[in-house]
This record gives sequence, structure tokens and C-alpha cells, in this order.
Amino acid sequence: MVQSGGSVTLSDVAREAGVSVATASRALNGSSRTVRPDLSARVAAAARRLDYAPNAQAQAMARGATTMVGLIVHDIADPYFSAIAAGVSRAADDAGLLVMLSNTLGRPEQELRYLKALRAQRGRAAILVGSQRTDRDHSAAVSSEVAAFEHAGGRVVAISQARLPVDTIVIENAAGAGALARKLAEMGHSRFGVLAGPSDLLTARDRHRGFQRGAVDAGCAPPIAVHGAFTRDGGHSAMAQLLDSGCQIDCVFAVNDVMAVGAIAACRDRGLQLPKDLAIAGFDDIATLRDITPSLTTVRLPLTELGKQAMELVTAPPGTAPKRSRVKGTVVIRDSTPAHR
Amino acid sequence: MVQSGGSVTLSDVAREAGVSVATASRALNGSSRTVRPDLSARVAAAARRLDYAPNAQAQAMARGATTMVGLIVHDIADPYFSAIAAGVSRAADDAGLLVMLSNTLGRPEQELRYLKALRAQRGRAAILVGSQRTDRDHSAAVSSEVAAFEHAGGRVVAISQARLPVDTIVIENAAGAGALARKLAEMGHSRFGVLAGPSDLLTARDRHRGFQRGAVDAGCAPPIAVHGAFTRDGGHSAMAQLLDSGCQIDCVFAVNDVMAVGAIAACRDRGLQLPKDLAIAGFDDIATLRDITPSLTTVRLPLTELGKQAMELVTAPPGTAPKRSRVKGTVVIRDSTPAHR
DNA sequence: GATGCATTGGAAAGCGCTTGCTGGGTATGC
DNA sequence: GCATACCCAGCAAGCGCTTTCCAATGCATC
Repeated sequence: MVQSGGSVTLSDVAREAGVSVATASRALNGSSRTVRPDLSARVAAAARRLDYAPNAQAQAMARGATTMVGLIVHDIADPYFSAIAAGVSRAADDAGLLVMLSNTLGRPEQELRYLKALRAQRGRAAILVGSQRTDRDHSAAVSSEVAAFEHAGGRVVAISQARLPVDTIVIENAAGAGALARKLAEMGHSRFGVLAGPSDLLTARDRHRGFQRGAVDAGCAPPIAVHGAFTRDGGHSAMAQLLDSGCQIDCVFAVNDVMAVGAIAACRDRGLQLPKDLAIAGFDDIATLRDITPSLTTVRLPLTELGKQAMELVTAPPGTAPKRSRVKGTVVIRDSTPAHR
Repeated sequence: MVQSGGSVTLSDVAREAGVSVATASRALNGSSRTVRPDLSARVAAAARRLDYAPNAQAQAMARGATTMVGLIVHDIADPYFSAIAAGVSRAADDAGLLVMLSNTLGRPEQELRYLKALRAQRGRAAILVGSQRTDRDHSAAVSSEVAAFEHAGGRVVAISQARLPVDTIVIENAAGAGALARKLAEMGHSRFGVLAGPSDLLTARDRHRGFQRGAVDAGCAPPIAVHGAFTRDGGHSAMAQLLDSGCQIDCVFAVNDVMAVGAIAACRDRGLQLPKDLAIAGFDDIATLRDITPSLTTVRLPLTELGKQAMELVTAPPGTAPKRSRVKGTVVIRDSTPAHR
């Protein structure tokens, strides 16, 4: 059935079908040139009989184009990124593209490494997900590698990082956080705390600032901010710090859901009753966390949809100027922030 | 700086350095043949100056080997799979390999499609994660495609599906669930319910059966099982069904954590007090769910570690017979299952 | 000073595929 | 009946790289 010693090649198929490789190629790929139906059928039959799988590398070389897109995320185990990855993967499927997963684990040099690897693969596109840090050197290095990638004919799309001169899906972090703050103020909260994430992470910063502005606009005192890692543990320790500070606070905004969960745990460790003693809100609306108790007030982001949109930018004809599409968050009030007083 | 019109090629570098492509290739890759240090330096400098990135496709063709491994999962948005993916990704990095992500969304035909795509890419290996269904036709088709893949020189490793004649990481689902059942019985629970997942999903079935055996061994009545999807919603509706049945039960085992979360939500919908009115346990120990209330008793699986082990099997020299490594779960008792009576 | 060997650069042959071009065969027009 | 046009199979040239083989050079040895 299958040729011994390595893979079945197109010339095996051609021989089996009694035609030239050129004809076999045209028959299988249906090029602009037509092949007589009977030959075409013979080729198809031969391919099936030999269980032929075209060598994608060779095709890529000959055609000068691959079917690969790279997905570069901070941490695939983080539900935020994995939801986006699911959207990208889904959309890639529909477009007949393959997804290369790259997990930078937050290490900037990894991002560069992957970008370079992707260029080496002549990937059709790279999708960069995750807030960029406000690190000048790294930004410059990424910009330069991105330029090289684009020069080599690849598209680059950024999700949630607006610093690069490429097609970008901007998440309206500040606006979403602001809306949340106003809503919470309206519900009677006035003394806010913010678990603000790392100060050099743009997403965290935007959410923090947006919330702060919203709170102040609504006539509240500026929230008290505590910085910490953008993770569950970061939320936990930031919350602990906030509680230790002895500040009077009736509502805490964690700049993402995962941090909010850490914060909730920290509160419980101290014996606080939630949501009675303290209201807590997050951001993202992570699916896996929709059932926690108390159910978490948050700003919902259409994460899966994001991936889809990114794919659309990737497959769209390249424009002259970088496109920018905006994605809004929706405030979702749940039990973790009951009306105050 | 960069050549106009497409990418920089090795011959560009060679020309720039004033050597032949052969020498340039040898200088950059350090082959068995040595290149005089000064030439080597000239080549390296030229490559840097032109920002050369070797065409991986061309390398793959010439060398007859790629650096790609495929990771085939059911749903990357599911924290179980994304944790494994993180482990794989990490290990792939260390081994200098690239990961192709394939999300089958549970559709068997997608699994085949990906396997074939991976063969077309001449991927070095495929890692199949996730319990196989007990569907004969599909199993046969996968077996055949797996054979083709291996014939083409690729390695195949399965995680948590023991049906394929390939290197496999077996998760001791039955043993883990059995240990959990015994432990719960020891704690005074005796009337068990099981939210059993789809009946044709091996993992679900093994956990269900293991739990059942454990319970019976401990002298309890056979648990009452309700089947449902392997998801949060599946757990929710199975739990609702179980509650509606009016059976007297004091402890429910959901065959995975995500279902357990759905079950908890269903209980709350009915106004049950957890864990007072009912004990609930899960399986997997999903990191994102470690902070839910009540904290969930479960069987911890070293998910990230699994990915790493899979990678080790991939990079290990191929043995004659399929290797089988076993991974145990650890029973973790938390608040959701207090001692009974 | 001639011969042998080690060392190393370069020419060239592929890897498997696509595609422009060539040319034989057939259909059509006068 | 012959010329023109058209159709389509196949030859061959690449795509960018690795690697084998050959040739040239330098050095040691006799």
C-alpha cells in the first residue's frame, strides 16, 4: 500500500497514474490549467491508493507561500489567552491555515525568538497577543523584528497592544474600566481600591487609569492602588497588602479576573465575608470563573471573538495604513458587588 | 539594510561575505566540516548585517527533517488542555522545537485532518491529547493515519488514550478515582452519586468505573450515575437531573473539575448549602479553580508535567515496542467534602 | 625536491513541488 | 486537403538550502 522507505512523493503518484508529475500536480491542485477528466480521476485514485500527502515544505518553497500563522501569547495556561487561542484556532481552520503556538512566558527575548522562528518558517502572519511592556529596548527590538517579518511578506496583527505600527485590535480597557467604575459608584460604592497589576504592563495600566478616571468623574476619591503581578498570586498578595494598609475601602477592582480570584482568596484568609464586607470586581469575564461564589462582577471581553477578528485582519488584503479595530468590554454586574448601603 | 523584494537568502549572505553558499551554510550551521575562523566570522557578520533568517522550509527539504511537533487537543480553551499545552510548549522550547496547535473541538474528522496536515508538514511528532471515544470507525481511521504518519518518519505520542499502538502516557484514572472513593468512604460518605460524563469517552468511563469500584470495595452501595457532557454545562445538567431523581445522596463525584463546578452551580440554583447539604468532588485539580468556594476536593494530575513527559518521549530514541509511562493522580481533600456525620 | 596526506573552499546534485514554455495531437475553417 | 487555432501532457527550470564530491592548497615526510 505505502511505498517503503519514507514518504510517498508526487512522482510516485504520477508513476502510479501513468502521467507526468506536472499533470499530477495540476490534477491534484486544480491549477488554472485544466487536466482531462479521465486523467484527473486516475491521478486522484492513485493518490488515494498510495495515501499521498503532499510535502508542504516543498509546496511552500515552490509556491513561495506557507499556510502557517504564528500565535504569540504570554501564557497559554492563562484562560484569557487560551480563550483567544481558541478563537484564533477556530478561525484559522476556517481559512485553511495552521497555527503555530508560541508561549513567551512573559519573557521578552522569547517573543523575539519566536518572531524570528516564524520568519524562518516564512509564516504568513504573526498574531501578537498580550499587552506589551513599556520597555523601550524591547519595544524597539520587536519593532525591528516585526518590520523584518513584514518585509519578508508576512502580516502582523496585534491584539491588545497598540504600540506597533501594524493592524491592531485595540481593547478598550480604559473605557471598560471607566464604565465599571461609574456603574459601581452609581450603586453606592465610593471608597475604591485597585489591584493594579505591574506598572509597566500597558493593559494593566490602562485599566487602572480608566477605573481611576471613572471613579473620580463620578465624584469619588481617587482609588488607592496596590501593584502586583498580573496573576492569581499577584492579586492575592496585592489584596493582602491593601488589607494590611488599614485603608477604609468598600470596593476593590482587580485589573483582571484571575487577580480578583486571588483577592477573594486573600479576603477569605482574613475571615472577611464576601460580598458583605467588601465588594470585588474583575475584568475579562473568564468563562471558567463564571461560577465562583460570589459570582464576579467584571467587564466582559469577547475573547474568542477577538481571535476571529485577528484572523480576519490576517486574511484581509493588506491596506496601506495599519488598520485598527476596537473591541469594547461590557460591564457585567453580579453578586460580588451588591448595591452599597 | 535588507535586500529589496522578498527575503534575504543564503546566497545573499554568501555574496556579501565573499564566499560560496556552501561555505556560508557550513559556517552558519557548524557542520561536520570546519570553516576557517576568519571566513566563519565574515559570514556571521554578513548574516547579522543582512538580518538573515534561514528559510526553514528549504532547510527542512534539504535535511529531510523539520523542527515541528503537532499538538492535537480537544479544546484549548479548556484549562485541562491548556495546562498540558503549556507543558508541551515549554518542553518544546527547551528542545528547540516548534509547536503546531490543533484544536479538534471534539470532532473526530478534525483529528484526522490535523494528523494529515501534520504529515504533510513532515512534522517530527504528533502529540495526541485527550480521551479517545469508543467509536470503532474513527479509531480505525486514526490508527491508519497514525501509521501513515509514523511511516513517514514521525513519532506519535498519546496522552490519556491507551488505544493506539504508540508511546503513551497513561493517566491512572481508574486508580485515582478509586482512591478518592475509598478516601471519601473513610470520611463517612456512603451514598454516592457520579456525574459520569459521556459514556463513550474513555477517560470519563475509567474514572466512573474506578470510583464505582472503589466505593463498592469500601462497602458502599454502587453509586448512582448520571451521564452528561464533559463540560461545565454537562455537569450542571447532570447534577440537576440527579437532584430531580430524588435519590438520597450525600456525596457527588464529578469526573472532572469543570463538571464539578457546573454541579456546584446547579446545587446553588436549588438553594442547597454546600458543603453542608452535599459533598462534591472533582478530578484534575485545575489551577484556575483552586480558589472556588467551597474549595474543591479532587484528584490532582500533574498536567504541565504531562506535557513535559510527552516531549521526552518524542525526543527519546524510538524503541522497538511502544513505551508506556504511567502518571498517578493524588487525592486532595478540601472543603467541598467535609467528614460526614 | 618529490610524494602523500590533511584541510578546506567551491561546484553541483539533489530534496519535492509548481509553473512557464514547448510541441504533438486534434478540431476547425476555407 | 491544407493551414490555422486550440488544447493539454510533459519537459525543465527553478524555489533555498544541505551535502557529496572534487580540486586546490599547505604541510610534513622521505
